[in-house]
Amino acid sequence: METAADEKLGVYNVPLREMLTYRLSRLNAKMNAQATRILKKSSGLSQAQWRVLVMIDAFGPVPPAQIVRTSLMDKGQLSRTIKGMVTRGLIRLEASESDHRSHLLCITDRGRDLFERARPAMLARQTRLSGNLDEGDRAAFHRVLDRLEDAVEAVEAAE
Amino acid sequence: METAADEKLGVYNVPLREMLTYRLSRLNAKMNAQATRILKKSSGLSQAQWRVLVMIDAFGPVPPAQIVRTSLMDKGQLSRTIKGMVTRGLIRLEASESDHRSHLLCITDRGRDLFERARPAMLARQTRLSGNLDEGDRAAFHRVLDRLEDAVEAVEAAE
DNA sequence: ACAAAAAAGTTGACCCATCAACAAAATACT
DNA sequence: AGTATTTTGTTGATGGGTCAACTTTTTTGT
Repeated sequence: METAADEKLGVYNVPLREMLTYRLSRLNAKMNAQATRILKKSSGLSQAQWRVLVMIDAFGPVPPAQIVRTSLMDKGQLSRTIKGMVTRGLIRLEASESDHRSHLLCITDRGRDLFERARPAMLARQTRLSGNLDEGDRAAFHRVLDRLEDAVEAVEAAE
Repeated sequence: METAADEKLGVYNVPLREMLTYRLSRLNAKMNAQATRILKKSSGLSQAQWRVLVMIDAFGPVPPAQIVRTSLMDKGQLSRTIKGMVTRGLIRLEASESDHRSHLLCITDRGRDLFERARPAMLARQTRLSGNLDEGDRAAFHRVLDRLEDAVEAVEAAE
């Protein structure tokens, strides 16, 4: 459709099709939109809620701080997400003996129900996405992601 | 630091470190933050403004619709961005002879000045990011991006 | 030529992400 | 033990991105 435009892109000194950041954010936007839609349809969960449930599923009862560390989610956003999830009965808080500032997030039956309802679709999506990649490309992709993350930090440090 | 957590991740059936969407959004967030900071520092431009200027630089005077098609930017966001850029004198609008709904975006001297001020830093970042990737990995990366975009559309169509 | 459909742009509403400031509790330091 | 520092979580402000409704103009179909 916009083939004329696309061809033009390659000509100039800033070839948009190749720009990493541009391509990444476009792909990311698409994938986000898709995940949001699948979650909404299957379970009504938001992406943030889904991420919290994935964490609890992986770790068992966790303190919010651990989710922040491993997922790089924002403290504030997580705090609000948790509040909403407690209100809707998806998780409950358990006092932490060892640290009185914190508490443990535990999944409720209702939360697990929604989680299980969303999981098949999310897994199916995941495998369909990574499915038709051969092993070499998949490995290369992860390698590049690693390097890019490092490179971002490096540019950071260089300033 | 969170090595205990990281090791645990690999054990469960949803290995977070490998999840494509998760990794992509994290990397994307980092790169966005960095781009925002570089732009602010060098020129005061926002990412949206930068994108518009890149488009004009690549295409010459363009109608907004073309930017929407090639960058997948939201119509509404673009409309507001344009309004702001006109107000700040970065671009000016030229009536379109062929289509009375639309207009052409033209860069002004002021806009070009800011663009040129930001460009070196943005190019440097770009090359530093893609610099330490060997050609094979780089090609594989772009191939995977292509396939993922297609796969997203495919999952879309399958519903 | 005319009605129906599609495309371009604007606007308002809403959600989410990020940032900074803050209170409470734990840890480190000496 | 006692103060300083760090960590944890909460809250408010703000900017950006997404979605949907609407107007105007163009294109399509008959």
